[in-house]
Amino acid sequence: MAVMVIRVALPIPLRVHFDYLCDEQVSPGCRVLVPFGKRELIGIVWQLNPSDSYDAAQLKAVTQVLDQTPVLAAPIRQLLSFAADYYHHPLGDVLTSALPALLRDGKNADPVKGLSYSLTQAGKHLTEQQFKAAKKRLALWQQLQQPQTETQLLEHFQRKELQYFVEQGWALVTPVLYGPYQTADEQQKSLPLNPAQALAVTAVQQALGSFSCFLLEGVTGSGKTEVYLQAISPVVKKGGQVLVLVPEIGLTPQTLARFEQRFGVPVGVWHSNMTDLERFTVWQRSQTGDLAIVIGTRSALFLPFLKLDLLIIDEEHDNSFKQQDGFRYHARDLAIKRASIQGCPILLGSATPSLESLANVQQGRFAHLELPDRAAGQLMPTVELVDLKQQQMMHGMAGLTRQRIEQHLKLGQQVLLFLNRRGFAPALICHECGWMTECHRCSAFTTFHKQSRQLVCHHCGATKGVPHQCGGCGSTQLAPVGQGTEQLEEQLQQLFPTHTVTRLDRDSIRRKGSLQKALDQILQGEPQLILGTQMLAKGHHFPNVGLVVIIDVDSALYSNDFRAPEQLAQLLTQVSGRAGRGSQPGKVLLQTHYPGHALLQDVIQNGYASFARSALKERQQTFLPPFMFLALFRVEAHQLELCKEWLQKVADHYKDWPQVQLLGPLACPMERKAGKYRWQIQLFTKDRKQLHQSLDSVLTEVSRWSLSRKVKWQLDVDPQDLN
DNA sequence: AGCACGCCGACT
DNA sequence: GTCGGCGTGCTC
Repeated sequence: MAVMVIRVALPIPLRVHFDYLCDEQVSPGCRVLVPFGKRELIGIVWQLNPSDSYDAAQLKAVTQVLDQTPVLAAPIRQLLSFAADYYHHPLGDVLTSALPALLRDGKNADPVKGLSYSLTQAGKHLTEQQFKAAKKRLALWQQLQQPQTETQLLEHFQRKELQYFVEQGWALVTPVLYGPYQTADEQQKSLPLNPAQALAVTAVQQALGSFSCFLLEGVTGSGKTEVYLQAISPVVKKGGQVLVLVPEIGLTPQTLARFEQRFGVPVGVWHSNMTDLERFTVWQRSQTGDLAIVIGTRSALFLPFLKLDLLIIDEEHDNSFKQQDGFRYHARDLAIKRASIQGCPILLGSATPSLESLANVQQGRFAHLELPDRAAGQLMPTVELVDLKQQQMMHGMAGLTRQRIEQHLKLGQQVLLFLNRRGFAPALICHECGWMTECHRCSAFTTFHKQSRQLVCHHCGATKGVPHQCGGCGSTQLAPVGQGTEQLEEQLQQLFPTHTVTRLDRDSIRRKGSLQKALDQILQGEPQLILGTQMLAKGHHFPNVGLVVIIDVDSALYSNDFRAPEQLAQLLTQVSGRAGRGSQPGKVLLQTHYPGHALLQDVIQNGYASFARSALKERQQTFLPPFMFLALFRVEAHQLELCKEWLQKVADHYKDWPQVQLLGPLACPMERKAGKYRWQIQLFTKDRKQLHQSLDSVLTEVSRWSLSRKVKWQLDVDPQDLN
């Protein structure tokens, strides 16, 4: 075999490939072991005989070819290349998201499911008499008349018996490989569909076989899942595979069970709490077609499939689809790219679609499927605003709020309260001089936690004891300001002493499994007052909840993040969906000082769909995404001057790119975090191509600056939040 | 990223 | 006199 040059992607944070000599048969997507400086690295063959190869005299040779067949097939490589280009992230880092740790470390990639034992010719020629009194061996021999898997045999025999047969040359061990799953003859009966659902299912089913995008907009309880299931049905009948992406909290055992029971085909899950071996197995089972359906979070997007025929993204508006560190990709956006590469349809579902997806509908890129009615015919919840201005407040609640809670409790219903602030109080304040407890490493106050007698910074995690004296004037008059869930729990307990109060936040569910326990209790109708943070807002359904109270919506109304209104509207709508799924229509109560706020009025009176359309118009007029493209450079350093200097160099570079508008350098909303200063520069443009070209050119420069080694910098393309 | 080389301060 | 701090260069 002639020597050839191969281009290899290596697991290093450099935006370049490295070329090597190789005299073995190898194809793109295979792993190779290569010398790299003083080290040896495992890389992926990216290209054979690149036209612009490195000086041939300086090339080193591949140490070892690790795969005969590619671990990354062409469609995945295409996706990864696209992602690395689009997010301007080093390919080596991108690869890390796509390969299970075991494969990155060089584990054999053969899809071995297990071992099979069968008799050799010598084994077949044995006779019963030869075993004499060895009853166990005789039994083994008899069972081996048909090939058996090792797992089957170990149920009845000891490993050393099996080894004995092999040593005698009587039995042969062969690997059993994973392979395409068996389609089920029968599926569980599907639920009857209403006309809108039927229309949606038909549309997706007819689109199978080529790329297309659907946005399924269905209010909470309108039966989106049944649409997913029936869209999946013909795919798994024909042996195709389906990838279902769900938000981080959306992956419950119930979801898995529902898919498994319905189709009777293998379903796998993929999430961040799996061991390396579990991941490796799911990865192999998807690659070989052994799994029909994989339900997973963000990074499941990169799983290999033998025959991917349909992608589904549930709760497509959810922020957890955007990775918030390192390789900052958006799983929804890359999933669309993947569907186009694979030539299959993709279905995005949400009760509160992102403005990005709605814009795609308006521009004709996505087909719009709507489910306007709650499937079981329940009524939508009614929303009431509680004007807090000049109200006699008690425990952070207006009189009307307390009355409503009481009414619903009397009816034997559960009441759900949202307060997006953990702890007892957001800070302690000095009664004499106004000094407040601050974190000295972050630009933030430290939250007072009463139970643990601690001040905790929710941004860097630092904890310290509660001071007895003011840090400013030495006074001992320190009092909590503001209200957190811990305090609200205490106050609710006092106000409603005969009712149980359950608090669900990160502090109360520390112990493993205690969340599930609390949720089960709630479903059984046990606790009557449930309060919690964000984590309660998503994904869970509480049929016995008659009233939902949002303690404080104001902080989101006047935020400097342009996405805050969208996120608030989504939260309000999602939360409203938690109430009244039983026979009674639910009720939602919003406490606000701004009852006349246009956003609140729009969402409440006209619903999310209407709000979203006016919000989109506003984004268009104010020159914001999705009508223009946004990227941002963020930089952190212990010295403020280094941050500014680095960003200034970026800004200077942009003088050559008049089509890209700059905002900044400016401090991040949280300027100091964990002892480091954080600054950013925002880049806006209507011309996506200009943005990407400019980023390519500035990044080449950035890598040359020695200053870049003294700061920690990152680039965020399509940032989800501007922190 | 990792690893080496190189040049300055405080110590067995 | 060395050990080791991190600034800088390099990896096909």
